[in-house]
Amino acid sequence: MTEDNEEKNMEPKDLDEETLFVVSQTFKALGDPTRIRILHLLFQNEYSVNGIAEALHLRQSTVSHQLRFLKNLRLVKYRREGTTLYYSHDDEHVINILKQTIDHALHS
Amino acid sequence: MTEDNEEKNMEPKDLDEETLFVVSQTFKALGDPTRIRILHLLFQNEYSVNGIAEALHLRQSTVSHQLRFLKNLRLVKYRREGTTLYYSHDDEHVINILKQTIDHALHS
DNA sequence: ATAAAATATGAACATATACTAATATACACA
DNA sequence: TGTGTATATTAGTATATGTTCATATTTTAT
Repeated sequence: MTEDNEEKNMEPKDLDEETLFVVSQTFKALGDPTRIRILHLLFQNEYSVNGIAEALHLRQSTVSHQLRFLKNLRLVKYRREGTTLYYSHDDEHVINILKQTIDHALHS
Repeated sequence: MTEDNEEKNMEPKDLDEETLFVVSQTFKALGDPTRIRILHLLFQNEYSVNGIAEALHLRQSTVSHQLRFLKNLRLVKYRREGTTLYYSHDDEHVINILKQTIDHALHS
């Protein structure tokens, strides 16, 4: 809203900080191979932490750390059964974007 | 294809390395506030390197580095006019995903 | 209460990432 | 050719990130 863009009457709106943070965090979540593998696994089924670790050959600790990351962004949720936590995906929008992009990468 | 998942007859396919790489790289590109701001700016118009730097209050060097990153992933392209390079976006799929997600973040 | 099982957490480490300053390169034009 | 302008590149630095090991926490069952 300063004196820029006088010729063309369209000011390039910059994004506000909060939006930038949310959007970049969301994409960061999808920007790591391990997290992509975990989410891709959860497309198909719910899995326990150890189940994920075994299926993907990852350490329990690694999986737990990444699940915390994904849980904070509400990309996954869990239900408890005894001492076992079953994780599943929890954000249709983001999951769809990931699915789309995987498909896009696979067919190209 | 080992002896896992015997009860349920569905093997959880893991993604191959190349797909993982492409997908994670793509999302990494969108996972940084500076790159998001640049791409968001390029939604509206083409811009020179210095134009981007001025509009977003970034150093020329910073912009150039990020443009190289985005260019390698073919998310932006440029045309030359004298010594000036005009950059614009170059991947409808990814741009749409970014637009969607920004809208999603703005209306929530 | 104690032990076992599943998961979470904290600290340490190595690597990746983003920014900056300085310099190099590419182009236009006198 | 030499100068100015625009962009690219290189090297250095600080911070962020991902993984691991060790340990803590939580829950269930005895």
